[in-house]
Amino acid sequence: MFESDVMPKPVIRRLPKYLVHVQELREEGVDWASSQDIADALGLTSSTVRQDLSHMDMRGISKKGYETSQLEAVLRQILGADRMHRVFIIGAGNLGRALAEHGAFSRRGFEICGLFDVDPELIGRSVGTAKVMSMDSLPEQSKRVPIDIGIIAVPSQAAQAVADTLVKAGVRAILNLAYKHVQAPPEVAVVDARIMESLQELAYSLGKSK
Amino acid sequence: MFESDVMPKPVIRRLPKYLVHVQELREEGVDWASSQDIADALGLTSSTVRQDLSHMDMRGISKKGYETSQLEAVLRQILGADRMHRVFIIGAGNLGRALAEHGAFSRRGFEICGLFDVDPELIGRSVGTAKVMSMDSLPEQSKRVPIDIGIIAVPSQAAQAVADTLVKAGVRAILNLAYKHVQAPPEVAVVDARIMESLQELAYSLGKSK
DNA sequence: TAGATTGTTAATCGATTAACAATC
DNA sequence: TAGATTGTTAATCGATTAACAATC
Repeated sequence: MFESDVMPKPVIRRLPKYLVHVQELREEGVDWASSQDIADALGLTSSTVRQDLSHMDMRGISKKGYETSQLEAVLRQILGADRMHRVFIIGAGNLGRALAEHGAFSRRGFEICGLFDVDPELIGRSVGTAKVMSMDSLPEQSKRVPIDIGIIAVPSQAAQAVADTLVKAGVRAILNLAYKHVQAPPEVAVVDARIMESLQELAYSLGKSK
Repeated sequence: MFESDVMPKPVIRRLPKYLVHVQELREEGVDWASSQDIADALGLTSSTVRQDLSHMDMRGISKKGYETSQLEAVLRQILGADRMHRVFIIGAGNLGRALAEHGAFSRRGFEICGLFDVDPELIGRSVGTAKVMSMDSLPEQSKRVPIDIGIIAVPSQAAQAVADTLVKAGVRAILNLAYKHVQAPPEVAVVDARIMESLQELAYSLGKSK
């Protein structure tokens, strides 16, 4: 099969896990990994792994498994880690600053092009390689360089307004870290990264097992 | 149906979204919401909403819908927001500090009982209401108060070792913020909160739509 | 060669959606 | 009452798992 396939969402969500694991294997000098090896490391079944990899432009070899270098290359390509995606972070609070200072982004193909806040106290401060800019200047900034992804790291009350601003500025995808569902037109992809929700999921499981 | 039902995972993952939304409705003074109202706000179908709510100890009324106050109470109870869960945060870097200073935890039933790091530079520093403690003191600290949840906010190379330490210390659930799958025994629930993975999911969708 | 492992088909499992009688 | 909306069953859709011939 070819990369132009539509990949099922659950498969897409597993791809980053495969990528992390295969990069580790490569660091350890492992050249081949079977579907069973990968499944064990990631808590999947070998059947799922083979099904998932069959969506990609990638073939295994009987008795050996999959070549880790090829697998990494294919995954990086599919996940866009071999291109640069321009990112704005909105909200220079603790979370926004943590992200802006996080070195791992550039290695994964994400370039922080701007960090914005409404708080005059924060505007002008340096965070990592970026300077906090006024929210008012966002439209202008986005005209200078087209932005691919906006990350919402503001309190939940402000999340929808920020999403609207990002959409107007022409972003094509939004990562929403606020604890609130935001609406966007269908051509703009929205993913909620749900730290609080994950915690609540755990709290639910604690309640069940007690 | 009763709360002692096993709820399907996708349902559990939607519960926090319902809770946030219903709390908002209550703030706006809305006393009743139909399954269609809720579905529209959350990007679901009314059918899904009714199915989900049927798992809970909660009845709607024809023509009116669901009473928001009752819905909030039931959701809070299921998600454990009406109890306190004791939390350790491991890693006092940007992300760990962001979490420790995040006020919203206590409102959702999570009490930060400790913030740990291995870096002598950080140990002793105050973050929010907590003081950064040495990783070495974790076992001892966990003996004083039993800990429900451990949050891993360390670089991915250290994630598995931290998970092992947390399991030994008796935590019953782990929220893993590191970009790496960690293993834990089956009785310890693990959820990965995947900021980087979410970004990569978006990058994939950007690649498709171009 | 013998045996391990792939790629793929078919079976199973589970979640979502549609439909509609019951009900307020 | 008439009509809106629930609760629930059945149908559909989609993902995971099992199984096994092909292959290295």
